[in-house]
Amino acid sequence: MLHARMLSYLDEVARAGTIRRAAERLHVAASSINRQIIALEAELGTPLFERLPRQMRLTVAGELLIAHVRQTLRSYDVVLTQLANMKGRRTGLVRLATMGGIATSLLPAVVTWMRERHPAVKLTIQVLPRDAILAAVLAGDADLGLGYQLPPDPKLRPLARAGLRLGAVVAPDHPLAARRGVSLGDCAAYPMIIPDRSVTLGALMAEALERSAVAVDRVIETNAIELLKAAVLTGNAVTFLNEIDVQTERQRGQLVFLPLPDSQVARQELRLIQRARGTLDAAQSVLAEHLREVVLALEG
Amino acid sequence: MLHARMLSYLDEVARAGTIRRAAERLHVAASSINRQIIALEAELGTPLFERLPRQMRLTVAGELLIAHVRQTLRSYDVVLTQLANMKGRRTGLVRLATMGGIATSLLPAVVTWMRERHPAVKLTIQVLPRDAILAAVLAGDADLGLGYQLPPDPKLRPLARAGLRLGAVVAPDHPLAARRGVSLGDCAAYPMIIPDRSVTLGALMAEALERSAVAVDRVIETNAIELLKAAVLTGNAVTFLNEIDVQTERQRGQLVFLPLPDSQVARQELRLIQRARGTLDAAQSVLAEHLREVVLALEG
DNA sequence: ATGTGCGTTGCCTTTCACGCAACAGATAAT
DNA sequence: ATTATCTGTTGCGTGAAAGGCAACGCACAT
Repeated sequence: MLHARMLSYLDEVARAGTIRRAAERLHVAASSINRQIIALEAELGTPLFERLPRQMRLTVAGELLIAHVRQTLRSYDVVLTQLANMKGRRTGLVRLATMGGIATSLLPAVVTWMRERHPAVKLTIQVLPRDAILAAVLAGDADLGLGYQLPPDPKLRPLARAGLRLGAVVAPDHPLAARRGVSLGDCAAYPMIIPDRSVTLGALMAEALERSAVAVDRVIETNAIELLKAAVLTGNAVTFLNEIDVQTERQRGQLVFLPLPDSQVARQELRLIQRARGTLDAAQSVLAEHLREVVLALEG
Repeated sequence: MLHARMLSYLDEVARAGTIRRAAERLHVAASSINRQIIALEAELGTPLFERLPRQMRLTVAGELLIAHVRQTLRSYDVVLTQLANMKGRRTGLVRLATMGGIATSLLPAVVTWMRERHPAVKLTIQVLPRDAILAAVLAGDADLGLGYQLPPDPKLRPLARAGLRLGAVVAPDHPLAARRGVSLGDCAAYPMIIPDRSVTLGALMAEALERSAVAVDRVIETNAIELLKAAVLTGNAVTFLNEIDVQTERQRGQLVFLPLPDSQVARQELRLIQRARGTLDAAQSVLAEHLREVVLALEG
């Protein structure tokens, strides 16, 4: 038995109003329940119930604890159902809809994790534009969606979000590389190679550049992120990406990431979503939970 | 002890990778942990760990269960902290910022609930316009915010939301009263008394009326909801409100609520929010949890 | 005054988690 | 190839904790 019987005792006593009735429903002796509650109250150092003549009423502390207890019991029920649905077949299928930039930066580690832990689970990753991700998740063609600037929708449930800082990216021998952060003005002196407006990050940057009124020239735009990185490596050009786009290159010392101030450019919001209606099966929940932790860890 | 030691066992074994190491950290015998895990696996009918030569690796089922276990342990930690903060003083203070329509419809029952269960908790309810609610919660002048069309904000955490249907409200002897639902066109034949644009519901209705291109005349606008109800009672006028605005009058048979189709008018979104940073103390959590259940129950 | 239903407590039994020691299997070191 | 080491696992005995039963004291309803 995973959970202590205590949980059911508290729930049932709060629900029934008296210990004896709760004991009857749970098929145990009233004295047993009573003793456990008294012991718990002593351990917590605070009464959980107010003893009225004909009723056990929850105190503030009790109300607080019972919410946690019921949440736990409900959550356990869900897990049991998922386990039952999975019993027998050891396999599973998870369909993830995401964006190009994420597929090459964040997902390799996730795929590795999944292959190591659960090799029997089939994982399909579809790279789509933003609106197509929303449509795929809504239509049930994908179980999970992971992307930037996904707008809130009552038919979608956000599982996690993180605000990613944008920054200038330059080669290690670039004049700016020694600094810890830069402003848009600092970058204006160098040739810029930036994502075009079809990339969500490009839209944010275009907006920021217009607002800052910095005089920029020699701007090259593209929607190929890998091209941006390659171009910056040779020469003194500057490009703009977010933290995870250049994660691997930073660790290898091939590229330098210089954060821009929040006042100049909005953060890029990464969201993990699922359909509001409908539940995830076991394998899907496992990936969802792992992705949730990955995303939440980004906002450091 | 509220929770079974089993929870810590699973958590620590998954974390440490071996039973013996987990046993060492938890100061128990490895055999004890081992037996409990085996028993649980038998009970659930599925292995939780894959026994590798030097490691216990979670299976899909195990991954699923461990997520539940850790969530439970974290949640319990929060509750213990709240309980500790409350120890000694039996009182508490909760400051709720909300709107006029809600204060007269939804909150009376909540206030009664709170007074019955926790009379020592001081509850202040402040009726404010929408933007002032956001400002109050953000500034820490209110612990909780409850209102319509509260926009999402990274600095605010949504605790619950519900999409409320709008509908026409008429007297029981009105020609439309026998129907189960109406369209905007059906209402055009009658004098309309609608909330003005300063009320969130009025803004939604004005938008819907313009879009529907229904010819309406003899329209009276006001920001006093109670006035709307009173006016509809005498004569054959029609007004537009949401479900909970007329909840009490519906039960008494004094007014009839006729839902409008979702295609003609958007639903009114009710949200319960708190500050993203900062935690609630015990008394505040109790009210928040109760309000959460109330709000979630609305979307039936 | 009486009866009913409640929480609580004393006494006893039963169950279950625990610790210790030993075993079997697989890897790592020699 | 042999030894050493680390792993999960199992048999057995012990002790703590939960459970069951009956009785007590209290408050309310009749």
